[in-house]
Amino acid sequence: MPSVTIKDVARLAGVSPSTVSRVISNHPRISVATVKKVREAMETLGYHPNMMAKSLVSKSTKTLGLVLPRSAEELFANPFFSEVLRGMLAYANQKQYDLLISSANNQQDELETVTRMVLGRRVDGMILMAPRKADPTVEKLLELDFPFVLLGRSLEHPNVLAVNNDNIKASFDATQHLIDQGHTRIGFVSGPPDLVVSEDRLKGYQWALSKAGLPMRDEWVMESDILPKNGFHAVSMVMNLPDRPTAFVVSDDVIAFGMIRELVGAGYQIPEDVSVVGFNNIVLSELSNPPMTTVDIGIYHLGYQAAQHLIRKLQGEEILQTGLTVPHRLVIRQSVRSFIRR
Amino acid sequence: MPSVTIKDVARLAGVSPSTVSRVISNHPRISVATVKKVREAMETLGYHPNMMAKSLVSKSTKTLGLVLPRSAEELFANPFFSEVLRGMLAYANQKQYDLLISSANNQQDELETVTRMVLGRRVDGMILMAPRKADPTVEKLLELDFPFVLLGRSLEHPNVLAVNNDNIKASFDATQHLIDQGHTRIGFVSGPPDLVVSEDRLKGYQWALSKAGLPMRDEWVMESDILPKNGFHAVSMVMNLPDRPTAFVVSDDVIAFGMIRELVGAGYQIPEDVSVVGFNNIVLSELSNPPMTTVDIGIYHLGYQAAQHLIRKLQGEEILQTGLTVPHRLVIRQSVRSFIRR
DNA sequence: GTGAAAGCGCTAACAC
DNA sequence: GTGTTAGCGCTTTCAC
Repeated sequence: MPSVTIKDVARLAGVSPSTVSRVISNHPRISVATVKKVREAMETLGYHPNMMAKSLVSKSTKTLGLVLPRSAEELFANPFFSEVLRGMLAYANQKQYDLLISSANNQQDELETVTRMVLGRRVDGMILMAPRKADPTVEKLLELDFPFVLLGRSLEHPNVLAVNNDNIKASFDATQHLIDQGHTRIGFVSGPPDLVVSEDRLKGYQWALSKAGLPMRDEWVMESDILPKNGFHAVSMVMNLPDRPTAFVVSDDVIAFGMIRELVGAGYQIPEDVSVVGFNNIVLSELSNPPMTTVDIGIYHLGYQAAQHLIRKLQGEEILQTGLTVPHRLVIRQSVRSFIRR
Repeated sequence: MPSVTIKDVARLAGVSPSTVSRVISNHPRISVATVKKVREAMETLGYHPNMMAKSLVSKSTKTLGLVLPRSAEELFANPFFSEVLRGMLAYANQKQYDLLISSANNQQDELETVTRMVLGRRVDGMILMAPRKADPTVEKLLELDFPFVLLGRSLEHPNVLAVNNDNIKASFDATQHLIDQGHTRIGFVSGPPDLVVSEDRLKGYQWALSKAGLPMRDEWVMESDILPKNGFHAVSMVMNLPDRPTAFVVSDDVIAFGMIRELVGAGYQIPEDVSVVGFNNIVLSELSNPPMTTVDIGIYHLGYQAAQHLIRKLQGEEILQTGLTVPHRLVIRQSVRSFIRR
């Protein structure tokens, strides 16, 4: 670990340290000859700038912060996360930014971690995932007037920079698809109830039913942790109702897989006995048996746009509205039965 | 963004900046009274240390670096990644370390990114994923004498700190399981050929066959990108051989899903016509139809142990051999047919 | 036990 | 165009 500094380069090139600094930052008025000398010196010494020193004075880290809610381990045992991260990295790296990642066990922990990153001057901006209702982290960042972007939306602060799907409409579309296929008794399986996204998808489901004049029954709506292990006996309860649903809108593909497995175990056939439409269109949705009908929410783009908007904001560019809402798309496969004959 | 520094705290507490610094770092000889004063001042001012300044002088960042091979996008569309990351974060965070993440499009890019992180003094140690044969990044880090840990193993440098599975044995076990069920014609589907792990799993497969005196045919061995999209027409070629295999060892669950889908599409039943055993035991392996027999390689632990060993090394603790090889375990489900009657 | 002073590696006025 | 100087916020001798 040799430690070659700007001084070493200056000495070898026969110039002052500030000149070297100017060469590094492509200062306009600097003679071609010196640039060449300095570049060569940097080359032969294998110089790399110390980013800590640089950040200390420039007050910029070229780093974006990200805190994963670990307690919501559910959420990230989920392929959703790698996909959204890929999207973030794709844009960030292209703009020479890196991601600083930590995880938190609970809301309190998350707040502390974000504060530590931000006030510790380790990042230039934050990406916040899966905001909750009355999210204290959002409040804190607002109070600090620190740049951040939400993956999802804030109920309390609609004007905060946020990249999101139109989850209400997406859920409406999923439900409408079932209605179009002739289903009239449709159930819903929700994610963690305190997430804004869960609420939105429930709303979309209710909207579609009410618009079609279809019955809504509380017993047809189930809350579920995103991890498939839990709570699937709830499924059997619903299925034993005298007027059980013939189809379910399930707010996550992984939950949907778990649900299908439970149903198959109980002797039901998919989609003959029960239809299922999921959310996310993860890689395996296509490869499952039967291939899953699901709403593709553009996870990669969600991450990509989040990074893009945040970095644009950091660079003082004007925020373009485009990309703030990532379009969704219903992907029709074979987990939904049609009662309509053509 | 108020910027309260150690000086502000010093002034309010009526002490010198160095005293504040000592309080922060729990210096032994410092009076209880001063500690109290300083703590209170920090509290009322909302002081948080500037980590950039701290790192600059202490030469420690409390950060681990990680570079994702993006070109091997295959690899990380894969739930493998979120799982291993969860493991790393779990240990790292517990020890107050964060992860600095970037991605690279190719080997050259990876080398540059790693160099930038390391020589830019942004990280204290590196975690290298999926080392390849003759990996230049490994060579570079060795040359720089910079602390790092491998997720996997290096062919050329067996003494480098590495957390790995015994992939040869794991693949042997998977193959042996098929043999135990009465299969005699067994095929193999490999991951990217330049990864060490691919080679190891191929070896284990060959070992089991040769030990059992079973035939090995080149036509039964397929290379595949990890993304399921590609190369599955190779499957139909194998299946049209006059002496086609009755079972396949597939070196990744996601590939296995794609393969099963392909087979089902071609009219084969799993496991009646073709048996499949995968690797990784991702969440969805259990939820698939049929549930997949697979080798659980302890992905989370792989990440956890990698972070643990690296951090231990950074702290100058002696390296314990325990945990360097993460145990694997065959998880028997329903994707393998048995020819043995009991 | 505590303070003063130097310095980590860099950038940015300000001179000339 | 280039050098000199000061200073970013912190730690760490070295005094006392």
